[in-house]
Amino acid sequence: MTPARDPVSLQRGFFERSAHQLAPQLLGATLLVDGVGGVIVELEIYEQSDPASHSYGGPTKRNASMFGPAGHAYVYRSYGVHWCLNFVCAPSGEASALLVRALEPTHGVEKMIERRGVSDPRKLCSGPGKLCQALAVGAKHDGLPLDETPFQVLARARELEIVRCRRIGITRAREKHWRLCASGSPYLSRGPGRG
DNA sequence: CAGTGGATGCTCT
DNA sequence: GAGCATCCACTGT
Repeated sequence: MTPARDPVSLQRGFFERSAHQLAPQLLGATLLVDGVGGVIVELEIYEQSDPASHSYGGPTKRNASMFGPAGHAYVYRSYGVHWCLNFVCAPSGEASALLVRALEPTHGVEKMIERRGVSDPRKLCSGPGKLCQALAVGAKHDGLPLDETPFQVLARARELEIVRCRRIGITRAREKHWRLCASGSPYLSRGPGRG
């Protein structure tokens, strides 16, 4: 039995380990921005040796946050239209991160509906661009620590079955199964989580 | 349900 | 100037 307990806010030191170790621990955690957010149901690993990673070619102005300390946010603009949020998670210098790809909305759903302009809960945070719009994440969040306002990351409250899937939406190293999904969740970014 | 293409702007070569 | 860690509308079954 899992007794009910108060949620534990994860401090930035929690993120000081490899992305591969951290990803299974963060799936099922709750991400809040100004009190709005939900349970993380999909994550993608990007490490520096990965040709698909922004950090692959070394530090640049855009990816500076990825080379900064763990436990901070890396936010970038995608296709000139959307924002995407990462958790910087390896020790400084290794430049790996976890892309938050989908949430199950639990906190501030009305606010998300207002920002997204749709009411179907499955369409609020089912993609990296969508969840940033729902949580109002943008350029000003790049480089901010994840254990301070407006961010809050609450530890997973119970165990969760994890499915590893083929990555999607990228052109290089697509074959790596570095996309972690909460098994059977209806809030994933694409399909039922198979790949 | 699967596949396609346009929008849109910033980063890096 | 090319390419992009996306989303949505639209097409054809």
